[in-house]
Amino acid sequence: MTTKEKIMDVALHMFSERGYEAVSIRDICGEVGIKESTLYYHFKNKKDILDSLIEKFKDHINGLLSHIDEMDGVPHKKLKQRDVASSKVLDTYMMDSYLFDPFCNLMIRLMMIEQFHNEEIRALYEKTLFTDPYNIYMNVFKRLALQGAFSDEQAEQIVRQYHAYMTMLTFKYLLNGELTDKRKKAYAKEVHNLMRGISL
Amino acid sequence: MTTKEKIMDVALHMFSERGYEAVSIRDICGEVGIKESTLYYHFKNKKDILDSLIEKFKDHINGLLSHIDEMDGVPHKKLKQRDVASSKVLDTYMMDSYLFDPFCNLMIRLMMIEQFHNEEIRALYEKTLFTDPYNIYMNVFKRLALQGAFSDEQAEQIVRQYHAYMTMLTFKYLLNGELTDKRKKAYAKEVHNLMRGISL
DNA sequence: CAGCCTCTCTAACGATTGTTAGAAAGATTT
DNA sequence: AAATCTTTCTAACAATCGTTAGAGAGGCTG
Repeated sequence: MTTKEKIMDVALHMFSERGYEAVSIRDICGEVGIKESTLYYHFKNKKDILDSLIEKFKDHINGLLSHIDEMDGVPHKKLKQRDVASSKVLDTYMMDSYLFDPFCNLMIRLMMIEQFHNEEIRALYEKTLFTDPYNIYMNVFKRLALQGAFSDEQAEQIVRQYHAYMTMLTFKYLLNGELTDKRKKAYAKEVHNLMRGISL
Repeated sequence: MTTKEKIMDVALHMFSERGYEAVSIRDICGEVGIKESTLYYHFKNKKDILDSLIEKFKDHINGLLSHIDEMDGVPHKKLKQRDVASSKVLDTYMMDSYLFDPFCNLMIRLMMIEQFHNEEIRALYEKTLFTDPYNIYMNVFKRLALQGAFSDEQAEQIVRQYHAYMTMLTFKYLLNGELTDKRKKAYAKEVHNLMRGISL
């Protein structure tokens, strides 16, 4: 890991726990093991660290989204209802690569803290936590509807229910205190219960 | 409003938008219109302002909870299914006196920001946003079940669904950006749709 | 009027904040 | 070996931070 990457990593951990303003340049440098002037060789000022983190996160989720789009574009690899019910598809892209992913999870926490006084972060926060997941779910279930698993109206109803549940569980277990294995397991268990209970 | 109340009011507005550490004593005093030393006549230090806000909030929600308990204890004033469906009961105590209430709403935002590095606030945050509402919903629907509206198992299923929906909507509309009338209306509209759609 | 509260002020303190100029050290190229 | 480029250092800067001592102003009680 380069010094620049190390700075961003340490800064993200600190920003996502205490908030951007509460973390000082010296806090970051002390943890990284460099002098303050070295940080200013890699970043032009404190705000630049935050901006770089946000850009990195945007790139990261754009990568995830285009990966999902690719999957959607492959018609021969048909989704099976069982795949959804056993949460194979949604789990992989929503849990493993996103909500459980340390970088993404910390970035969401950071956005949660900073969204109240930063309109750009607020918009990204809303997109990332509400709009994008809803659209992803909708795509999956509409494809299932096309295969005759259920009607379009049923699909929409299920998506609304599913999205509400997943969002609530995310805030309850994954964006509450430290992201421990215990909380991840509790989350996965409730998602599993939801999958069985949902009216497919 | 006394000077002490004015300090707490201004501090809450600032803390809930920028976070506790990002707000300086001089920021608060400037907005209130007093000198720093005057603030220290009313509060022993900066932390004391935060602690006072938390204590005030605890008292406030305890008042709300005991009010709900009283209502639950009056058997002759039977809940009607229609009251729930038209969200008369839950709206009054969850929306008007709690989520829409300026003091409570700002306190929840403050807790959202500070919970990540303060275990006491984290516990209060979890209780206030997840545990308490779930129990309140459960009480209401179990009473309806007792009156034969539906079975106990049905009640639990409905509560899980209802709670997930309300929590998601709360984060989406009421704890996202500024609490505007537009967001309140969007929230109320979705709650209304939910009430019609829910399988009673 | 004198004494005593309650509240707010002026003025400063040491510590910490973000940031910068310029020297030194290492690595790479000529 | 000399020159150049990249990276890190020492040392300081003005501004702001939370906090405090002590003086004054206003009202109430003796």
